[in-house]
Amino acid sequence: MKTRRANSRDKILAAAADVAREAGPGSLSLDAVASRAGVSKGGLLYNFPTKAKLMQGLVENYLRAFELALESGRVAGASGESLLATYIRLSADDCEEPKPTASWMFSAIAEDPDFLTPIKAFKSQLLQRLKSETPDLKALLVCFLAIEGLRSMNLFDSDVLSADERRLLVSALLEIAG
Amino acid sequence: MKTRRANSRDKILAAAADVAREAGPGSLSLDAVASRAGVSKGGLLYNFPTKAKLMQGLVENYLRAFELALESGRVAGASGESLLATYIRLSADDCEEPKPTASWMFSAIAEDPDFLTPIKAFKSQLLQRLKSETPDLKALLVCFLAIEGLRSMNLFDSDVLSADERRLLVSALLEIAG
DNA sequence: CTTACTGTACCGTCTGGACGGTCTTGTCAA
DNA sequence: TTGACAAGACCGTCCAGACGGTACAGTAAG
Repeated sequence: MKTRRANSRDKILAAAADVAREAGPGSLSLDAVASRAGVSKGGLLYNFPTKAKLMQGLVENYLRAFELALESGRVAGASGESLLATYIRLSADDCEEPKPTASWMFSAIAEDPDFLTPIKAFKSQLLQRLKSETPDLKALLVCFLAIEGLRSMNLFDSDVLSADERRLLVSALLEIAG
Repeated sequence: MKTRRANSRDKILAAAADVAREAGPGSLSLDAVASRAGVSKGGLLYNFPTKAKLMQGLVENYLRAFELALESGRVAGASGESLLATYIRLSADDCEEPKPTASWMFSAIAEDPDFLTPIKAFKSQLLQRLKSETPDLKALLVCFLAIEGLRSMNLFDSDVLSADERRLLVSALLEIAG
């Protein structure tokens, strides 16, 4: 890409996610991120000229990672597996971890709700793709929304479901998805 | 309750929700809420001594309203309707409105993620109740999570689903719920 | 006299961001 | 090979503004 030395950008992005998760989304200040990343505030501002740019970087990073995971999940999955099934599997794995990985999203929303726009667009596009590949729209909607629910629970750190229940749900969804 | 004059408390709560929705969850300051509620800052601090108390009030208000709606929904619904079906209907109605009514939740999370605890507890309890009344656990989980997904979409102001699709989803869920 | 405020002035803290300086690395002419 | 210099990457400090919260004097209703 661009950076020649150690990649500060990624360190900063990771640090921001850590801070949001551990200190709470309201405590995601530039100072906190900089010190967590082992970088001075000046250095942080060099990589991300404004806080908004930092948030944007977080969002883009997130979307890119998800896209990549979806692609490589398609390859790794059983051949003939539908995209919907891959998506279900992948999301279930994501939600396996007890701690939410995307608390920073709340910080972004607080900063400016428009940061959600790319995420909405991504989801919209994904649903579109799924629709074109899935014959049963009803089943698709149910699965898609249920996964959305699972993701939101993970995001909110809601341990309402037990691990067993989560597994049961996923198997039920895969069954519905066909 | 306690208040004798015009109920400032409710006005303030409503104003806080409005500010969060219109100006963004990050702009929920005491000053903004006070001026929106047509109340002086002193008056606001009289009703809610700290910002945290305000958030708590918002959460409690929300939960109380939901509980009430669920109860009156049980009465209003077709006799013999299961609790799960009532919950689905109710949530679908909630999500009919295009604009999210609970943006303040993001402010609360930013303030302190622990404000979610009562909400988590409420949901946990609701699921427990549903489990004891629903024979098919699989179906219950699918429906519960799908509704959760629908709610989260509404919260995030995600118009990924069209109105038709939403209706189709709800009818599918009611079918699954039996 | 108490309750339920209003209105204003004020304080300490925190935060985003601007700014100027510094160290390192790559380039290129002599 | 070397020395000059430009650009890139980062440091550390400072500041204006916003925010939560306090204090207090006043007042209208019951």
